[in-house]
Amino acid sequence: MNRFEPRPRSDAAAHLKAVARRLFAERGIDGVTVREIAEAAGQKNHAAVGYHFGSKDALVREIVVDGAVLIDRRRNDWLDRIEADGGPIVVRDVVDVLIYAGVGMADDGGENGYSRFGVMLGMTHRQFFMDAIGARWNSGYLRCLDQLRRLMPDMPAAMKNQRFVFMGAYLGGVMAAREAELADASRHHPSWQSDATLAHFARTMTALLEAPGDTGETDRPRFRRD
Amino acid sequence: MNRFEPRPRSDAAAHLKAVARRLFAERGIDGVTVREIAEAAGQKNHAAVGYHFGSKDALVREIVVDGAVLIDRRRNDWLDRIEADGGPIVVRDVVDVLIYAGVGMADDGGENGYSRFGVMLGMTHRQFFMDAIGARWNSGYLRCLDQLRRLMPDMPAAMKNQRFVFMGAYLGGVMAAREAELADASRHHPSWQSDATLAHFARTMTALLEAPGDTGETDRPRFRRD
DNA sequence: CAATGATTAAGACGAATGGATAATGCACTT
DNA sequence: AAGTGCATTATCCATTCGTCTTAATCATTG
Repeated sequence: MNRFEPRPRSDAAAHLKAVARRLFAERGIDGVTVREIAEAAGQKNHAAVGYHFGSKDALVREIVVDGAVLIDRRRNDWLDRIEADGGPIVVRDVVDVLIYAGVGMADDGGENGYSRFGVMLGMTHRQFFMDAIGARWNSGYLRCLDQLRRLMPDMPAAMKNQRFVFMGAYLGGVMAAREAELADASRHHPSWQSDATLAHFARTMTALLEAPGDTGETDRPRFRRD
Repeated sequence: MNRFEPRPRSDAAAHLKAVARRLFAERGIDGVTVREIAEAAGQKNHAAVGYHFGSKDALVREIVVDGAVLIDRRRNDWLDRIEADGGPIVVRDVVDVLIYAGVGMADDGGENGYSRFGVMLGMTHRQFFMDAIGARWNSGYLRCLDQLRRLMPDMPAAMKNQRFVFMGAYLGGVMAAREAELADASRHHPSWQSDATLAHFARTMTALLEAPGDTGETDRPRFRRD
């Protein structure tokens, strides 16, 4: 069986990558220099990034692809298993796939900041991000949307698509916020440490998707802004 | 009646500020140089930012405060009017305040990218962002949360607070995505041009808040990841 | 017109940036 | 022991960064 990804060139390269991902997640791509990355990784000079990855851009691209490949493989494997079991029965089944595929991204089962990194890169360098992900490593997400379409038969297609846009923003926003809280060691974060919080999140995301269409009554604000 | 904000020092300063907000929204604070801002504003003098605002940081702080003051005033005025009218009756009333206070931020009633700018700054320079906003220009948001607490009497307080965290991420994520789409002149965006889309967004956000608490049945994923 | 203050233009500055190169270290093979 | 391949270190480089300084230009007022 083919490996999805070649073994990292060295421990140092893997460490550099992990440190870079964390710093990028905290401050954004343009807020971190290759010198800071090398220093935070324990290197005594900044040539390490150039040596191991070629350039800062190439490092960023590798981090993007690493995470996208992992999430996409998780989603596809998970969907394969569900479909072999008779397919997702309710929206919540698919919501779980969408959410939990991005949980526990680090080797130790914790978080490595990939959602924060991805959301930020998508905001500041959308084209670069899209090029790096391409259509290759988004298939699991698209399969989830197809399953959701099947499970929401009573909603017009245009409304479904609009709701998927909302859902994507919700997913990225909450996952990024969660990672930020978990990474902040300066405070206790009992809520995000609990599995119940992710389940709670999943319930609200399901409610978002299953909310009834326009009833006409509450179509417009009942109070005017000014 | 006191002005909430002093008149901009000059047209050039106001123009610089508007151009800077747009560029910051597109590429993030650290992705834009003061030289680019001056050039994009038609200034041949790359020191214009320093002259009008003192420093890049001071410019960013002014942009943050400008938008925060406007949104906060809108929310407070709106809530004043609603409360004088008997108070918000349903969650949706408050959701409208939260959403529509950030719509039409530009002088011409269009968007100026403030949500995108704010979300990005909050991700990359959280401390700076918090210091700039402070507790002064967040009162309208907090009043909305208090009203929501009142309108959600059957939910435990801890669950409410968690849901408000989710809602905040949703609000910021969707508003930022909306601005990004509207600002992208390369494509047609029929959906975000329509008022119905914001109403749709408001319905889903209401559903998110009003989703039932844990029923026990769907507490855990019915399928395992691996 | 003259004087004054505000704005713009033009240039210089040190510091920091990403990248490149040569020298050094270091385990392993033959 | 010498050689080999790779990783690390120490510099160097051209460019760009934010800021500052000074001179030219503009607008307003008396």
